[in-house]
Amino acid sequence: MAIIKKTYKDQVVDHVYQLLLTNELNPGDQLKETLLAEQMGISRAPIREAMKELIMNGLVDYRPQVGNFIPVFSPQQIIDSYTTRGVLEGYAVMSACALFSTEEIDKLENLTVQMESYAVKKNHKMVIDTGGEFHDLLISKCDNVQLLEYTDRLSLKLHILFFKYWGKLYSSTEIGGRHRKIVESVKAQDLNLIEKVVRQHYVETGSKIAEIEG
Amino acid sequence: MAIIKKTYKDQVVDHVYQLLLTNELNPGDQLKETLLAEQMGISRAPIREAMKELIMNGLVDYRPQVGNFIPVFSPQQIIDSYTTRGVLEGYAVMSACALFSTEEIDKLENLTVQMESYAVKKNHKMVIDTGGEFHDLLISKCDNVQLLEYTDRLSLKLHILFFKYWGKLYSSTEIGGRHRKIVESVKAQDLNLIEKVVRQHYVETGSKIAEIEG
DNA sequence: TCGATGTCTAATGTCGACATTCGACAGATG
DNA sequence: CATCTGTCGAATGTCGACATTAGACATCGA
Repeated sequence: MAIIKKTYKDQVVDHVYQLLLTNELNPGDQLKETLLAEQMGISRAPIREAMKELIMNGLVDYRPQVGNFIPVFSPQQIIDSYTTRGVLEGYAVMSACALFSTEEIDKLENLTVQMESYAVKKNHKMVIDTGGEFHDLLISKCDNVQLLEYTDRLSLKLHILFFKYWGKLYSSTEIGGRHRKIVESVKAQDLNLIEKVVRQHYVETGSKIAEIEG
Repeated sequence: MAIIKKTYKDQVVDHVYQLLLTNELNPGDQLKETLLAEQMGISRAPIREAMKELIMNGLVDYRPQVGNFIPVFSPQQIIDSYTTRGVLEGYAVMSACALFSTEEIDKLENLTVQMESYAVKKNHKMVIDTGGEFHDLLISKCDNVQLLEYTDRLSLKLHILFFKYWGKLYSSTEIGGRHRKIVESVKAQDLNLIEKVVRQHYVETGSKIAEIEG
């Protein structure tokens, strides 16, 4: 039973994700309901439904009576978004750091090594995937539904809108070093340090991307 | 020029706010589009638009193909929501605490005194309003748009969904003491302390409400 | 008896058409 | 020349009707 029925709305959302990830949509572009509806052979109703979801996840800017636009971020706003992710993830990791098993810590260390290795080989896709796995595991012990909701949304937003820059982000030593610092702080169960290094990780990531984008 | 034209959608949103604040809607209730449309004399389209906005702000739970419901929170979820607010506000205040003028610090202290005074008189409405002003001023120096967006949304959600409990929350000494601690930490420019006391304030608030509700 | 299956209903999902509004541009006005 | 105003087009906002589906209930069979 692999067939998952999707509503038109969901298909539209996926469609826009693809358009963003393949750079067919750029910051400032307007998503015209009529046009999208024509292109997908459906009516405007599900397009509008999809827009609301995209807006909710921060992937689309809405201007009443005018339309929906791919957001344009200033360098500072990029930094702000990553900073916010860091604040949320920092707390998530810190608040549940006692719950990691030794196997999971090992896993985190292995992922770090893999990431470095992929970075050396310039296999950016795998760097990103491994990084995703790392951060997912890192926050997996947190059970604050509200906080995770925001973390996930922000994660999706940053992933989709800035995916194109991630390849240029790190040298292999930087990416390894940063993640190693996080693992070390968790191993040490140093609450203050955990929040500090996680935040730092995201602020630096955001700054780098803001630099590239600006 | 005080007349602000509102779209039907906005009127629906306001209508639901009112229903929630006046306890005409309770956790678990379904918001049926057809019924709301009839009651307001409009079609389902703007009702659906309004639902999306309410969902985005966390005031309504959406179940695909089933409907929209007033959320039911477990005590733990209530605590989680307040905790998250504390994490966000704690960072907001901490990151911009150097920007407060002495006049603004004075204002914060005055608001604390007023709050205490209203609490003594059991004037709950004014306690809440003054408290709102206090926290608004507290985060006003933060310019992280992304973080403030989440803070505001969460604020609205907690305000509207748990408004009914706020009256029972504090004794006058508690409410004064808690807010005084925050002001003191800001005056001292003690970054770690600021985050700690702000978080503590919200965790305790959330716990109290969870206790009442549970 | 109890679980699987069929049917029904009330709610959401989608449609195409019409109403309304924002923003651009041309022309009037000082 | 700058600014104000009116018109116009293209986009969103709203409508009423129809399509589809989740969940409740009745039915059937081991």
